[in-house]
Amino acid sequence: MTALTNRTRGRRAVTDHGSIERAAFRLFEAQGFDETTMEQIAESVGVGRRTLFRYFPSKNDIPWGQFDQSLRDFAEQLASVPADVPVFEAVHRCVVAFNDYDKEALAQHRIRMRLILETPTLQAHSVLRYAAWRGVIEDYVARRLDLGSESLLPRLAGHISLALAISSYEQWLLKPDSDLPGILRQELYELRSYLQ
Amino acid sequence: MTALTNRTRGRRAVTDHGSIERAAFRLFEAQGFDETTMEQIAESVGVGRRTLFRYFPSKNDIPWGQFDQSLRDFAEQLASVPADVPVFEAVHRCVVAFNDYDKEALAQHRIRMRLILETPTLQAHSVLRYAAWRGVIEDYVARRLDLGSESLLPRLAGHISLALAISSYEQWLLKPDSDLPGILRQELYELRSYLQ
DNA sequence: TATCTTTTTGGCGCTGAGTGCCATTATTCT
DNA sequence: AGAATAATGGCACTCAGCGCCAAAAAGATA
Repeated sequence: MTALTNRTRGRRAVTDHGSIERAAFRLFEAQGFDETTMEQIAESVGVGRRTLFRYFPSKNDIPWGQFDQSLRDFAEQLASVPADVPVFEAVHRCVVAFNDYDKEALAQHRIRMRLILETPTLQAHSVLRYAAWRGVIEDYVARRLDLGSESLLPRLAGHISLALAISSYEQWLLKPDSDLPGILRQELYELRSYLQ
Repeated sequence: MTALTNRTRGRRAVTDHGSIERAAFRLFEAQGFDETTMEQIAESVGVGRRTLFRYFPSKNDIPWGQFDQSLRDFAEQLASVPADVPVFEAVHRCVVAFNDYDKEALAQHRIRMRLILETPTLQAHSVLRYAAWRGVIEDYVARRLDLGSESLLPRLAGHISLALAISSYEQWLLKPDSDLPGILRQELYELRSYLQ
């Protein structure tokens, strides 16, 4: 399905992240995450168990797929916001854009996020991914406001954006036809009135 | 150190949660959390490895000690706030009270929270504990505002309080002599101005 | 005192994630 | 053809966690 082109030396890779991800998701949906072993995924991909661990550092990382790449895009998006947009507004705008998927991608995204947010093992592991995401926001806020790394506000901004995002995702997963960017905006509105 | 009184039938317990916790913390501080095995803790307590798992469901649960009890207290505190106090104010007040320790307890609390917040393995596991804590807030907010379980606001309130709390803990751990309740209040103030 | 009942203990053996080591295999370069 | 390079995957290991069960230790009863 995916081209395994490799124009350098050495043996060609037998698989790729995408193939592993697809095979794994098939098993996760059929049997559940905890009930699926790396052995089974390896067999399904047609590869050794040992090889799987060269593509993904852990079983918990498989559902996150290409998140690192998305993070780089997120950081770029932030960097490109005009300096006259208020900091909070800039962050919010990019968070909304970060979670705006087109229709086909949306179905897959829903499956992915349901798995991540409804499997306790993955909920736990996700903190480490969330930390990286918060880090992007912290860096941006600190840069924009010219604050040091021990400052309170950038970290707070990261935590608050994450709280809004997760809360929105929970809501989105509850309602099959709801619109994620819309929920994000609504949550922000609710937060403002909740705090008076 | 702790009385192992047991006035019912059967064999007396050889240990208790407190003893295990103390032995474990000694090892965690000396060697680090990930480098300490359940085998070593068992040996240090003078008990079989299998027995440890009867007192704590997992190694990750040891640093959390008596958290379940604290949660019950937290819920009671919330329930006892007069109904004329605004919901958000009530939550905030109880969160501050929940994190107000006296001087001796504070030193131990600092060690505990440093371990939990600075060990990636524990950061991850903690989500499950945080979820229970958020649940208490969700229930309270939903009850006060007479909202159903699918409502947006109670969940959002839980996430936001957690974000404020964790952000405050991070700040508290950075400054050796800072005052946790004070930081919590300051974070709230900052949040309000950040959102305009 | 001897036996019964209840409760905790802890040993044994298993599964499954994750890791270090290294020989094997596939591929390009000279 | 042979050297260099890179991916594979088998092997053996550590450790968390769990089900099972026999042994130990205590009070209760006769």
